[in-house]
Amino acid sequence: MTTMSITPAGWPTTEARAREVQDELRTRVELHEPGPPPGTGTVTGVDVAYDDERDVVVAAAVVLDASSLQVVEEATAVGRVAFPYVPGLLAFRELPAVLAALGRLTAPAGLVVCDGYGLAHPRRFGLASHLGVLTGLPTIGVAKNPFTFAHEEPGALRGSTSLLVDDVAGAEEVGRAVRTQDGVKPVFVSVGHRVALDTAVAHTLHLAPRYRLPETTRRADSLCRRALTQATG
DNA sequence: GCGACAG
DNA sequence: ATCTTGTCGC
Repeated sequence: MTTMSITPAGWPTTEARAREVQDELRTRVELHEPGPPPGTGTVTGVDVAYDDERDVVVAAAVVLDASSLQVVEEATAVGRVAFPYVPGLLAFRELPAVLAALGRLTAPAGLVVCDGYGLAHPRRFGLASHLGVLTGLPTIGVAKNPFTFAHEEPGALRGSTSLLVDDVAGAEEVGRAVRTQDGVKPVFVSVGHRVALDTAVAHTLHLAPRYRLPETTRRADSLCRRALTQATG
């Protein structure tokens, strides 16, 4: 049967409580480890797709060999939407399904690449930070938009980067804008848990040899969409 | 109070 | 995130 809820016991249901949880868990983020070097071991992409009409959420976790970028293993998890989309509280909407999908993997996840932010967050505890603390795995966030942050335009060539700063917090650096392909809009990288920013940027470039987004994100996005179509219609 | 705002 | 056809380009 598939009647078990996918949402962890005690998962927040109010915005106020969710913010409290972020402030509590934030103290457990590890920001001083360099993180695994790019190209070795495994790397995992996670992403989520929704059908809010039917209250269905599907997460996908795709493990890649970090050297060849070939798929090692795939897993999905289907459940009910646990939280509405609220900017700054995305983790409470996405993580229950992501944790379930990761739990179905048999291969070691290695570094996990999230679709969204880590440190670059109003309270410095985005999706990637949250997932890292809950799993203990090294995590990074690669987002498609600058959210509320400011950045200079990186150089036009692949590999160019610029600072992503929080103007509200005195221009504190919270991540990097990274050009992964010549002349293509940059992605926005921030650290999650147990990975340094330079390492996170290196992983992002290594994972995006051909397209703007990392292969991890592309594979996970594709898989959760297919799984949602199959679960719904 | 108003507007902006990862996915 | 999601709603959606064709179209320009490698």
